[in-house]
Amino acid sequence: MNQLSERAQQVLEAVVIDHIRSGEPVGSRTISKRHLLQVSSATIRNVMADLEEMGLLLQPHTSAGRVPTEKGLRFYIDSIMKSKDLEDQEKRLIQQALKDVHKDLATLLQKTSKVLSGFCKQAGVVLWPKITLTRLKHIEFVRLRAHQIMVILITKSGLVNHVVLHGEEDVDQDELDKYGRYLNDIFRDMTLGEIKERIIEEMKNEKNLFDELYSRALKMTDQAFQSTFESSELYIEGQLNLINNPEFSDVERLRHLFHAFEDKSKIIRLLDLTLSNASGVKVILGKESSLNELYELSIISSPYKRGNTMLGALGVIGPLRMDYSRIVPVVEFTAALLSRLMEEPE
Amino acid sequence: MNQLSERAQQVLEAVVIDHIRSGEPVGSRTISKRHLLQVSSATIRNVMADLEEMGLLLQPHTSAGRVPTEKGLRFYIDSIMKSKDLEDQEKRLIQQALKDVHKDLATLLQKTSKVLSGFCKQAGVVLWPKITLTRLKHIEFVRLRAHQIMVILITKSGLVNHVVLHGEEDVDQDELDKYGRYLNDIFRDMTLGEIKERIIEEMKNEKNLFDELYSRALKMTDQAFQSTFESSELYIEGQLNLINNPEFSDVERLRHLFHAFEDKSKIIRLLDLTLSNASGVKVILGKESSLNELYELSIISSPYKRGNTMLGALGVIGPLRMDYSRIVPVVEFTAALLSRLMEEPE
DNA sequence: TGGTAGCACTCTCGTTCAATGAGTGCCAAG
DNA sequence: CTTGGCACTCATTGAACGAGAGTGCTACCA
Repeated sequence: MNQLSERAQQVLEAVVIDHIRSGEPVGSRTISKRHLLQVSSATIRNVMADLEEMGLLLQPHTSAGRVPTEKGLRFYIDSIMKSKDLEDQEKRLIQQALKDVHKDLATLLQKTSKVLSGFCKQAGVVLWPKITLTRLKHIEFVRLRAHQIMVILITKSGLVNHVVLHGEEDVDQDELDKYGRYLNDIFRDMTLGEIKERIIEEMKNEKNLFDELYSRALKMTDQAFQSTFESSELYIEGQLNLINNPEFSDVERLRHLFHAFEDKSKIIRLLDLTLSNASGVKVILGKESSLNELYELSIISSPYKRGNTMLGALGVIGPLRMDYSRIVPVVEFTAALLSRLMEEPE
Repeated sequence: MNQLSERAQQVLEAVVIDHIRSGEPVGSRTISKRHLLQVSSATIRNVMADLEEMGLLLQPHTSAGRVPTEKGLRFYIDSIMKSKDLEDQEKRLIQQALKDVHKDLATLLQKTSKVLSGFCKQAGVVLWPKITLTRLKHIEFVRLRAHQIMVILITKSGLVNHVVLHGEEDVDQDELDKYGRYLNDIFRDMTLGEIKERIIEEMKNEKNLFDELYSRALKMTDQAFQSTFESSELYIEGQLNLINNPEFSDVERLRHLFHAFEDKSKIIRLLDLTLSNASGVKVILGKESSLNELYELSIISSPYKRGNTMLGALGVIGPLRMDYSRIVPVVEFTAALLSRLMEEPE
């Protein structure tokens, strides 16, 4: 039953808005007084009973008001919600906050995360640009001590990634320098994804196996890539904001919460979903994530891009009860702004 | 009154031990039953009243048992406590946990922090070796884009530090490579502290000002050092353990707690204290830290070293009510072990 | 004179109970 | 279809109360 009467929608909207504001179950009288002056509370009660039957509302106990279910929120967000546009002043505030730091990507992204968390009073997240899409600026090999070599990858965007390799054979610094010069010439300005493919290809090519130096260099780079691709960076800021939400005033829940943040990989995977799909703001509610660590959290996210290529994602994480009508535009605006900032440099 | 009668000490000890175990105020009868069978509860009560007058114990309310004060804990730790030696098996467990990873310093230190937290069921902390003492392995300059240069410092211990500099003038990669070769030759294997001094000295030296290249390279390195010295790395693991302590079952306190962890610099400064003083395990109780963020936490820490030079510090952070008699030896042992592991490589 | 037994007293904590009030469902009338 | 009215349910609150833990004090004992 995707069709709801005009009135049912109004009631659902009223319940959601009121509940988001107060955190409490909301009763029929409250609605008839505050939102729909035309009809009496009894009428509202009838509608609410219908909505409950459809699974959009829920009564914590018999004599309590109603609370929106996940399904109810979903419907509200998809069909009813009217986003409140940002005030010009708010826009300016965000722009200003990101203007000052836009030179260094690392701090820019971290700052973005902070801005998101600050504006939405929840946790803000920003995912680094997909590593496969970023271009290599420089690769360097440093011998730390016997059998221990550090490989440092620097991407154009300013991400520095280092890996320590433990080799069978010992290689001296001079030879490593040769590797470096060699590979820098070939790979510079290619994306890491392209490089990876190239390496696989070259390693198959038998004749290269005879070129000792080249072969070893490739092998090392390959190893370094292995762990580089695994480590995806994610900035999470403002986790402390979440504690203020009354839904987490219970210690047991707080434990769940921080447990969820403990390994970022789950959240990264979730944000990756945002990337894979069409662009635009996406809201994932509680159990929809099918990660039970996040079953009572929701994520509002959007990709940011350069031109037509999706780079990374950013968003806001908070409890199910959030002011979506405000946060969605904030995320949208911030993503657009960040995308614009990503254009500039070259 | 630093002199306490034998019996008073026994009573204090009993109160501390029992309170650490249970978290509750402990009464006279409990003590006479569980710890000091010879005397009656009435006698204990008299002693307790004395101890309270001295400020070592405290009664939450009239008809409750006693709880040790900070001062009481201090006295207990300094004068009464008998450390329980670690079981051989525990020692072996710790050794084994650190054996596997001892090749890469970053992971070794992180693992150490995890081990500490795991063994003590509190948060474990490990401070990176003091940056001024570590030796430079390699310095590299990479031009990211116009007016934007990344300086990468790699230390012998495997710490990688990068800084993005925004220069007035643009320098091309070839020149930067020259800087690199130049500086690597001079500075390699010196400690960062020595290098810093050397730079200051050289920059004063007027004749160097005419060597354009050298002068610019020095200036850049100096800038890079600026922010490198500020950023000291600290691993904190197992913060989640702290939530389990009943003293943090109150949400307000939890907020305080996580707030305290939010900026690591406070904790770093506290650990630095451990370094500056004589070696050995040090316990800082609550307000003694004179950081009001940490007023209800205590830190048990110890330096670790190579030979006679203190490198860094490690320790355990938890509530005032911790099993010091067990944790102190764990920290002690782990610090000694880590020191031993730092000897090996060369 | 130091230790002890006993007792009255204090204070917290959990339980019970009733009152309160918010909110519902349903029915009959408009 | 809407509405007013009414009986009903249930969480919450606060008061009263008893149980239990623990104390301080006093009188007594070796």
